Amino acid sequence: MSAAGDDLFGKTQTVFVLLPIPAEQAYSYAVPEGMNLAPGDFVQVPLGPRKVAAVVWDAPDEAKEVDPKKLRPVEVKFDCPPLAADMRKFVDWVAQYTVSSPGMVLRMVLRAPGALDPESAIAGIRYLGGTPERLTDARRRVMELLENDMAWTRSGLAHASGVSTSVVDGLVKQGLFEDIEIPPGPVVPPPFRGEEAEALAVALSDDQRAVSDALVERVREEKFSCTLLDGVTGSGKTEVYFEAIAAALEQGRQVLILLPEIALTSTFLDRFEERFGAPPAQWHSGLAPKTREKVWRQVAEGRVRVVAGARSALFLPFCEPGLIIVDEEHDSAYKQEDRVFYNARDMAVVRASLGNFPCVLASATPSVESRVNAQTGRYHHERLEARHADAVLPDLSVIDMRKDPPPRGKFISPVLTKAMEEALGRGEQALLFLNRRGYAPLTLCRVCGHRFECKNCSAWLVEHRFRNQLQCHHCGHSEQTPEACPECGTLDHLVACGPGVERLAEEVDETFPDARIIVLSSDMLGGVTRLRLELEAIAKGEADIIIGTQLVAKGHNFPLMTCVGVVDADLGLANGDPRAAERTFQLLSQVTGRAGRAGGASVGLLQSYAPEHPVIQAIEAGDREAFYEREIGLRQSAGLPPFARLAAIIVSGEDKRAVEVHAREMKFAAPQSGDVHILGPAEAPMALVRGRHRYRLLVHAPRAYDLQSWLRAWLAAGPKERGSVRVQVDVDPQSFL
DNA sequence: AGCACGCCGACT
DNA sequence: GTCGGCGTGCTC
Repeated sequence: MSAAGDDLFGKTQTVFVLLPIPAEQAYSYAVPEGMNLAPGDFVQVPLGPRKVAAVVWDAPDEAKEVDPKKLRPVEVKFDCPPLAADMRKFVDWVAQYTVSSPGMVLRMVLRAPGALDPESAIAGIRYLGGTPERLTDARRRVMELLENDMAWTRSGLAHASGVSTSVVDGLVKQGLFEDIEIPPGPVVPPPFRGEEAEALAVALSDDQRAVSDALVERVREEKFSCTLLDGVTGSGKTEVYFEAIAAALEQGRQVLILLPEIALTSTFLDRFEERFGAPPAQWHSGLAPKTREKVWRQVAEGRVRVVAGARSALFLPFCEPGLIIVDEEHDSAYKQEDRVFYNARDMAVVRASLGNFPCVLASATPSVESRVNAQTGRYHHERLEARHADAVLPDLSVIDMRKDPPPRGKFISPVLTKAMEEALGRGEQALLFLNRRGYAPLTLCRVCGHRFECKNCSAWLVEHRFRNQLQCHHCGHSEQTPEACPECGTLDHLVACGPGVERLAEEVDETFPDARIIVLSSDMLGGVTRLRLELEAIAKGEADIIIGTQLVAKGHNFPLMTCVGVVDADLGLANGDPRAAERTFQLLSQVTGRAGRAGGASVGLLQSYAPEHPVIQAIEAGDREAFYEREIGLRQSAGLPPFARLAAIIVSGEDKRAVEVHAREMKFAAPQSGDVHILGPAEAPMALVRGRHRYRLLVHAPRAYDLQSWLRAWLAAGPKERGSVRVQVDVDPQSFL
């Protein structure tokens, strides 16, 4: 907004400009003669010695006076659609909620530097008519393709006619073409709408139809609502929310589908394309810079109608947003834990609310938070109870490892081995799930007891026997596995403790020497391409036993899989974090859901040393409701989120003493309040990460308390950041410890 | 966040 | 004698 400045002559117009820097306030700039600026406009402004891209911002409630002599002019107004008012509100809201500066939130919006300039036109040629002078074979092939008024690029025409570009250049030289500018193409073709889209709609079951109708109705209302789409694995959530997407497209609105990065697979994109005739635009960390710019720009222009993206897609500058889907809403990948700490699932709901359009949270294993919101009526609750007719839930049972222990030095109980034998005997597949990469999670010296630890992190080094390395899974540090113990020098006395997937593969190979075994883990050699090939091979039945970490739990369909074994169901229940129980439940539900998608009988076996644990019990009984009921009860009685508010303060730095002292001083400086309680400081769960020591304070307040204001007051009163010591705020932390 | 300014160690 | 390390502070 232009405001009259207090220039001596009363002429200088000024604007507020939000810069992508950690400043608390928007800065003021002078508007040059003849430049018209309104809030939302993208501009380039001088900042000290450099020039930065920024956004004209709305006037703050109280702006502090700035010396008119310091005012510098806006340099450029970009030829780019302005950032919509709801998006500006969103930036301010996220900054306020996460206790960070609006500038740092804006920085997440401006993550495509080149996108502010219009996409440059592509140099092209157009056929004017006439015939070439010496009509060679190659030239004839080009001529056969040409029609009047058709635009080509030089290389495009050459490629299409199977000749080299020099042939085309020769024809151009003869004056058969005129130079033209071709407007840049869309990153993705537009999705089908109307009858075309209806023709691709799939038949839904009665259950699905009822839920889809409800979602479509909410989309048509064109106002804010939030729906928890709560459906067991295989109940067809995706088909249902696709109908909501179709409705939003029909309303002329844009759609954002948020997915955990790992779920953004070609399988998902293919499914989308089958329904809408074109894939969605993708947004994730791996995009090439040029593609990134194109997507950003075309989202701002409204040329891209649907984006499927990881959490950062929430900050794309949609101009006509009409629906956000958050798939796998419980997934911890939605939580960003650097710079601005935010949970994209929660912020998606806020985004929809500020933009006044609906939001759908989908999951087979919803977060406790979302379930509570559904119960209290803040969210609509749509359930899909039934699996597809041909997909029956596996028959789940727990193996009590105390009664049926594996042979000495092994990790697979005879009960599980037998079940695998049976599946293999029928020509079907077995899956072993173990959420541990490498050979063994801990290596020690048998003689002196030396444990191999990462020197940067407080984590054990994980042996990767295949690569002959010891690796840190937190910082990426790796070293050769030594032959002698570095402590006592004894040769060949290193011993592996506990299983990783590699060690499990070794054991399975001994037990089933004829079986074809595939190990799937995120650090697999060959990367994503190889992984995709392996998954296809498995689906085609080219493997008998699959051994995998977390990534096998995510949405891949294996039709021949009829036996799923969870090697260590207790993993993750060990520490007392209530959220760990929730995560274990979610992960185990997903893994066991991998079996039995093709119909027919299937089994899921959970190896446990604590079969009486309520989480294990709930999974065995297939009783989701019992799990949620107990978990919600526990949270309520313990005064934990969502029945109370939590924030973590993380103090980190290179010098452990200094960090600890700083954390203590922080606690001492806390504003007094009868409502707020501070726990700690204690060493953070990962006390040393990439050479930085971390201490954590946990703040607990009643649900209705204005925690952000209190936190800001605290930060202002606390000791200043000194040396390498940093203080970060994490509102709604993942871990309750 | 980036960048300059500023004050103390090993080198052309 | 300088080059360069990164601690401190500022940017409308």
